[in-house]
Amino acid sequence: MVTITDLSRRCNVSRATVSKALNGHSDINAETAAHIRQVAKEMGYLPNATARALKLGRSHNIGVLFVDKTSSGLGHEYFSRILESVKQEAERSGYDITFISRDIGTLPMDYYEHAKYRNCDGVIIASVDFTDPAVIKLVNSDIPTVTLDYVFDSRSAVLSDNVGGMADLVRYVYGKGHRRIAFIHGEGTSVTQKRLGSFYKTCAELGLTIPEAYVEAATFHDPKASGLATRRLLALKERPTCILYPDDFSFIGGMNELERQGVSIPEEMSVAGYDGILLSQVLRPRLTTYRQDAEAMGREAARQLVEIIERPKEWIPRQIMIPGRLLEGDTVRAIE
Amino acid sequence: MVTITDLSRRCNVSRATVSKALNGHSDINAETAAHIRQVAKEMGYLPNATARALKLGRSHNIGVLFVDKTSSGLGHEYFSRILESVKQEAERSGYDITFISRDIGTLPMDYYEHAKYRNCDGVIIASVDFTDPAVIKLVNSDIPTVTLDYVFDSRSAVLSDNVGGMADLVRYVYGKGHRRIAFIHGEGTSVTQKRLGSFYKTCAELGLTIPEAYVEAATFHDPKASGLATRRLLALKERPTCILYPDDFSFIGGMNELERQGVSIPEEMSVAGYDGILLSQVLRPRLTTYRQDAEAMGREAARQLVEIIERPKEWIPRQIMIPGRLLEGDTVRAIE
DNA sequence: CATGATTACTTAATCGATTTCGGAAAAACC
DNA sequence: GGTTTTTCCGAAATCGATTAAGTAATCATG
Repeated sequence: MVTITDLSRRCNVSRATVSKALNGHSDINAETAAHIRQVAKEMGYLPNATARALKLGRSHNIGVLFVDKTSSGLGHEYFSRILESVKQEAERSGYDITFISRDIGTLPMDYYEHAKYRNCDGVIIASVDFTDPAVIKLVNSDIPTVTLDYVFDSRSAVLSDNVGGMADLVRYVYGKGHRRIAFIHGEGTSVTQKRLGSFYKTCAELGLTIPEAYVEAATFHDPKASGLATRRLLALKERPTCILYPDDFSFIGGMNELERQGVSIPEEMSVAGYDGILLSQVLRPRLTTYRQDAEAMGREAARQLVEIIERPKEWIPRQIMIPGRLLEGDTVRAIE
Repeated sequence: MVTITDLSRRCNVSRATVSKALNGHSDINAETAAHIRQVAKEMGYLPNATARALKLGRSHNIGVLFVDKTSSGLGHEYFSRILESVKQEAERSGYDITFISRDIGTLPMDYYEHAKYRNCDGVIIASVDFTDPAVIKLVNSDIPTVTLDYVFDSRSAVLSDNVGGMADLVRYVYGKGHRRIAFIHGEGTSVTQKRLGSFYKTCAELGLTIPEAYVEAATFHDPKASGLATRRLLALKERPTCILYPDDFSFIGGMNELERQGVSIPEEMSVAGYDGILLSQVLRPRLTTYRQDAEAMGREAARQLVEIIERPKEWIPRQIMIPGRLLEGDTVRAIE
């Protein structure tokens, strides 16, 4: 590896001069600087990120915390899209991505310690149990953080517009003439609260009263659970005319159950999903769903974090809401 | 942050002694060492990975190169499973994961330079164009690498058993009585070559001659392409009785086309996929497919890499074949 | 011309660890 | 008792960068 010392010898200047020349300090003669940069290029010099990080206390490394319990993490297309987008935006600003987890090797560590150990300049947190003490410790530490789909006090967050998304879906379905709308909601996250609240609110605004039996719970991303919930809905004396699923993937379970009972989509039952994953758009009939803008979420999260890292003075915690958009498929029938 | 200097002051010993005590050197009195470790724990001391990396020339950081062009990277469940598994195994050995890419910030870099810049101890390469000069440069560099599903000379590789998998599928289908077997293969990767070769070979061994028209090409992970290929197959005078798809996700395209033409699965057409993604197991009928053991692949890749890094002397390049297993679904009908 | 300002560089300290070499004290040996 | 060996610890160099402070040399100014 060619180091700054090699360059300094080759150019007959001190290491300080080389460093300053490469970093564009003003107290270096233009010609000297040009020459040094030239030689640096010739010799294929690259600064050593480690040495730099040690000296500057800045690693230009962003940690990401994605917990992959039961494929709710990276296995989920939504999160892999976010991750990819975070990565791209971070790289544009000169940051690399490192995964943060517990227990690295034989050292028992929590998330905060891991991030410190790796000198992460900041951490993006998504898809975790936000009530986990280790997560809370990290969020309340000196390390800048940005959370996705969850808000902590005096911390920035990027949020998918779950309220708006749900409202859009309900209004769309209502607009198609549906009045008996069932909602199978996910479980155990704040996202659920948002969507459920929005569902009730929007229905109320539209003058709909939804029977309790029309609201079912099922685990996110679990077709089996959604299938069972669907079965319960189909067993009702007065069936809904439309079922909203917790997410596109779960819908597969509902699809199977409907097929099994010979209920055709959308003729006999309208359905809609949530997420807008690739699958939803290749199914026939194409699934009507609400596509979350994962790319924008990742991008904004990275931007916010870089902002906090690079301009800590001017920064104030911000919650950024990213709207998605309704993807109209062919699974919601118009009824008169 | 509590540093080694803080510890040394607190214990009234030199920094050298602290370092040695914590790293278990033998020239430190047992009691002294115990005391230092005790104090280290009390003060919440964690070694600074950056400083350590600088001094030792080892970052305990593994780079991963996943190129995400058109969702063939992380977006693909197969690769996200591999990544997760690589991560877990690497962490068990005390390594973190950093993504490698081109161009970090304003510095134009190729993969090799990026890996060097970040002091990666090694790189795991998957899902890229292995003919890319930048990839070849990296593989031929001083940085240890392990490739997935592709072999370079004198480098270790972890391979999914594409030959065996394809053979298993063909034999299974043959065993169910099928003789007119069509194969829609993916395009443009060495994986394709393997599977296609194995398809022909196995058919030959079974005494089958496959008409040229039964072998179609379609992009991986692209339901549309597979749908079109399916349409062409259905248009043949003598239709196949079974279609093998390039991967499970692509099969959706075939499924749609079959549905559209009123061809029922498996009564009128048997089908099988490849990969064994979650989706394949929640579809009804359940898709018969060959599940690649992505977890084992990631794990082995990480193990191999750590081996090269930590025992470069004893190491010899190895190709490790990871078998998958046939998942029997309900999409291949037995015919007499 | 003497003094102060500017320019263009260098010296040396620093970040937080690790490790070589050496040295003092204690223990072992003849 | 004197010598050798062992035990235990410290001083200082080192990894590759950055930067505050300092120093010549040149330039400008009254």
